[in-house]
Amino acid sequence: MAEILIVEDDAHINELMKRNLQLVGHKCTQCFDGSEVLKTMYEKEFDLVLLDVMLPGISGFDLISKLEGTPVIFVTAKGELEDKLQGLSLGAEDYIVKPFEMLELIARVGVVLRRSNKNEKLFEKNGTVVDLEKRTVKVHGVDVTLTPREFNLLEILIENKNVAMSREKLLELAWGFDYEGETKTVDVHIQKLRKKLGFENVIKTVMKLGYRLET
Amino acid sequence: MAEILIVEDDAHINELMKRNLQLVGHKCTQCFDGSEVLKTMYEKEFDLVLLDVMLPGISGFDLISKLEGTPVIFVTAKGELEDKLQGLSLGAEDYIVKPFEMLELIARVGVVLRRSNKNEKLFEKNGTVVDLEKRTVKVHGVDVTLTPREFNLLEILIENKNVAMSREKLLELAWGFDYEGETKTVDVHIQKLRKKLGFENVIKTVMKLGYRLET
DNA sequence: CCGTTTTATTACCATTTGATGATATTATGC
DNA sequence: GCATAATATCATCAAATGGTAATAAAACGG
Repeated sequence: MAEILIVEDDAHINELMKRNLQLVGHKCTQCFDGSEVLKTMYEKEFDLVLLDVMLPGISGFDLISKLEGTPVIFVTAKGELEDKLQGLSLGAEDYIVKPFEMLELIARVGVVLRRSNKNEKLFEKNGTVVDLEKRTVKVHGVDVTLTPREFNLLEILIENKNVAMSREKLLELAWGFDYEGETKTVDVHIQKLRKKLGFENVIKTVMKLGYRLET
Repeated sequence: MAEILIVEDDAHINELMKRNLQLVGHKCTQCFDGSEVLKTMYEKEFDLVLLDVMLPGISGFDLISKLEGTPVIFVTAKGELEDKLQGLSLGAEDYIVKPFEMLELIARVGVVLRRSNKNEKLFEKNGTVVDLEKRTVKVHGVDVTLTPREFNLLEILIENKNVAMSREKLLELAWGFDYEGETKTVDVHIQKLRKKLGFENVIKTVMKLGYRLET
């Protein structure tokens, strides 16, 4: 089903979670302190992280910001309202307080996984269909080839649809570097996307700033 | 921010939820029994439904299957494990047990909305809607284009709503720290905003000082 | 190593923009 | 009500901006 990383210093609870999640078909990897987490996640991609808050070395609250992209459920004994609020506002998908029923954990894990699977891998607009998983594009049923850069840029725009994105941000996210000074690189690629996808009125120019893809 | 439908037969709790959610900027519609729900949802689109389970007439568990597409959070006194499991497996995004803290409800609502990208930063006044993320403005439903400077200035005014801002301060914040120019420039741009947004009585002149945007 | 595709850069042009000065209007204190 | 100061409005023009096509450079594949 899914690749799940369990981060929990209590070996007994960690093992218990692992066994129960495996029973319903998930693959689990265990971490017993915070320092291993980043290395483990670098080696393997996970669909979900179950994260304890009070870990030896580093707090789960500090860790979450470095887990960019991967959904997190906090599983912790810290049941105070304030802790919950902090955890949820830091971007966690759920917050489960110990002690908890294994069945509820499994159910809540299921909700998060369901959500990220359902998270449309298709983007459709004006007869143009973008499949982010297959990395293909069809315009009125006809296959259109995008170059890697073009697709990267499109992907970033789709992930941030309806948000005005600065050229700097786009460079950073789609190219992967910070650029100092002027460049028209983004502009030119935007034009290519517009032309290829018929997105002249879908990718809007935001003067003095950048661009915005509208749904 | 988001359109939320509250389905809860206890008028007191319903009202309490509504008031708290409105405080953080959501728009709420209330239903007090199950029979109204479908009709209400037919008339209006919602970003989220808060659904009680034990309702007069119909169970929330039966209702959820007809709400296809709209995310649901169950809010109920039925705190048994079995109920939670049923609720979550029926497709709910979350399951909150009464009695609950309003702040936790708000946080969990935020998590669901964050997922569906409905956490827009909107400023609304007199039928003029400013979307700070999209960098767009609608006046009575009609798109209005602001120039970069105009939008910057508007953004600063919104961030400092109800505060009298001196021309110097506005120049510094909307034009840039080291901008050298006349304060009269601010005046001209304020006029343009007033005219374009119908904010003649929203952006007030503070004599001898500057301007103030009133909510 | 070479031809091809992809990506970055550059120069040019039409358009938008915004600062400013001139002028009209409104507000304020007496 | 008047004189004066403050603010609003308008027109203008230089500068900035984004679109475009052409060109240069780099990456890729065999």
